[in-house]
Amino acid sequence: MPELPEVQFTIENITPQISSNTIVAAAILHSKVCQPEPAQFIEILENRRIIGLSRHGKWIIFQLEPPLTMLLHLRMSGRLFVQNTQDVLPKYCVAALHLDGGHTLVFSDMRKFGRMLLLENTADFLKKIGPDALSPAFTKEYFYSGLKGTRQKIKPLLLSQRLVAGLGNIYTDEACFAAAIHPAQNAGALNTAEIYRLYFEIKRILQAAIAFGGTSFDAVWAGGGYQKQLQVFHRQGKACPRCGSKIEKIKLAGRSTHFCPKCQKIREA
DNA sequence: CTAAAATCCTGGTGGC
DNA sequence: TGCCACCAGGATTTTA
Repeated sequence: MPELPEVQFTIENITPQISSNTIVAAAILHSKVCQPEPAQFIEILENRRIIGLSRHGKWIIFQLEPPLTMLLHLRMSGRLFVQNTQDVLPKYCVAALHLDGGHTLVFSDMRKFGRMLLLENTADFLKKIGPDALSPAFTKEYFYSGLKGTRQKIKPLLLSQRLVAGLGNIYTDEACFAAAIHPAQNAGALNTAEIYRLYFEIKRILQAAIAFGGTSFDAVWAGGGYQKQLQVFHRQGKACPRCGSKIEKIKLAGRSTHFCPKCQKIREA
């Protein structure tokens, strides 16, 4: 499941191949993948030039010319890559943007959760979620004030994208472990040292994962090598790298959650 | 207001 | 080996 590092890696991979190219035709193979509906979506995209790509959390932002923004979310199993226009589209292709110069941007998505949006006001849309975890807007003072006063558990809060955008199940577990905080800890009860520690570890882990090209697992994401760096995720029953205790796996807010029962303990306010 | 549960989707898996 | 129920998981929607 692509999270911020995998999305960043995707952007860095495809940008040189598609930037400043023009969309000459588009094909939608799964009608629910786009908004508005396919015919209108295709008509709006045709003859637009791609100026550049950026990111907000897990959203990929396509800057187009004449001025227009397209948002794309990979969700669970989405992948974006470039192939030659003459090549046959892959099995799970849900959308294809054919570019001048003989390249095609392929949106592949086995589970069909991914989405592409054309919105009147993308800035307003992105304001509904928190700042990107690696953007200058995500400061430790902001993080501190966002945690104080909440009654939510820290992991569901980090997953919600409401406070900060970009963390998913993998990196939330990894950041909580690195900061020695229990995922079910009441976020409002965290002290200043814990909050700053978690803030620092979130940024450090995301940046390290980007450097490794993201985390690969299943056949869904064949990106990078960060899975060798994972301390707790999918390591239930194995030894904690810090203390040797057995890593536990529990369900928290419907999500599988991995942690060390000795290093990460729940603390009352 | 918060929070949990259902929803979408399909390949992989565990049980029998 | 074959069948099938169930699981994973991000974000939105619905229900409590």
